[in-house]
Amino acid sequence: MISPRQFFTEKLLEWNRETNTRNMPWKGEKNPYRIWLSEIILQQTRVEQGWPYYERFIQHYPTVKKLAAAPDEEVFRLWQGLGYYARCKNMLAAAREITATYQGKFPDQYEQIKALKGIGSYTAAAIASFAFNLPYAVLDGNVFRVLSRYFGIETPIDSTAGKKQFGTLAQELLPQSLSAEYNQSIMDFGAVVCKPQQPLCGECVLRKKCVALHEQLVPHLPVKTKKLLIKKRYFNYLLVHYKEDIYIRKRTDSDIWQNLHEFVLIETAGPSDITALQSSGAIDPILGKTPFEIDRVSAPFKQQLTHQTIHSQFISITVKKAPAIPGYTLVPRSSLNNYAFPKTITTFLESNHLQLF
DNA sequence: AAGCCGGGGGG
DNA sequence: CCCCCAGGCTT
Repeated sequence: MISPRQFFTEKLLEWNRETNTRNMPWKGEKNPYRIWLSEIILQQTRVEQGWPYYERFIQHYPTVKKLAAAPDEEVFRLWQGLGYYARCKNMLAAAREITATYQGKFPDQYEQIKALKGIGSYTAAAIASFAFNLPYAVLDGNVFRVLSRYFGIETPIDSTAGKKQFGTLAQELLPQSLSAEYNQSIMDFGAVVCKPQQPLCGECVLRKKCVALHEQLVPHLPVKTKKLLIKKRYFNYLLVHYKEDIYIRKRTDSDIWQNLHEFVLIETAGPSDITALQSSGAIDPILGKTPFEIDRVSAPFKQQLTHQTIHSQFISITVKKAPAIPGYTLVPRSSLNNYAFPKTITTFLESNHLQLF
């Protein structure tokens, strides 16, 4: 009698060889730089969303040395719209580390790989297995889901105990000599068959021994405990125009959108308008006594982030003298496309044809 | 251990 | 409206 574990591994590999038709540009890739790039881009990101970014990065930076030598702003600009911008910062740091310490040759040992910025246990295992066929099992959202259902494991995957339990199990299941193929198989299987919603249990090659299916636990697995609280925030953006220039700054606070740019921001506790901003004294610290003219006020914009709902309004004003606004710099409006902005700002810019993108 | 970091797609 | 996505870092 074949064990559930052996059944699992064999059926998964068989499914991959005979049925799996999922196609990605980096699939079967052996170049560690390309694998790494794809893995960074795909962290918490759908394949369909990351795909065009991957193509663009490979076009611009065919080698890790090229990426390491690129100006920060150019790289952030290329990353614009993808989200989780710390990934971009860490990616640049890692590229420069690889260039400086390893002479541009990607490290081929797990510990060295994992020590690079932005590379955690998942990404290290992915690179180690795909590029170097080292025996490290990947543990991502797909693997958590497939394992929790097939083995009927109800330990929360967002707990320390869960991560340890699933990590150990995943490593035990890994066929040592087939790590690349197996890792690819289980992730594709999770994405194509054992999906979060409406999984294809009717045609699943594991159904005979799937605990969740037999115990009708499929919709309840995997278990997650933490629920997130969503805050509302209100951003009033002043587009302060002086001749052909406009004020912007780079966001550096420990907050969202680090390393991206923005216009003059006045954050308020609730919805506001230019009159309220003036009478509350919020304008004074920014413009001082500089007279200004209100050109127009945008419709409200809304953007949903993981932990926050951002309500934005853009107020366009003109000054005849250029005040010194602390933290902000005056740049030509025509140069805005050299800077990376958060989605809500690019959406605004595009909607107003203020900028060609 | 818990919280935070984007944006998009689907139910 | 909710959840999830080839997760990792900070506190």
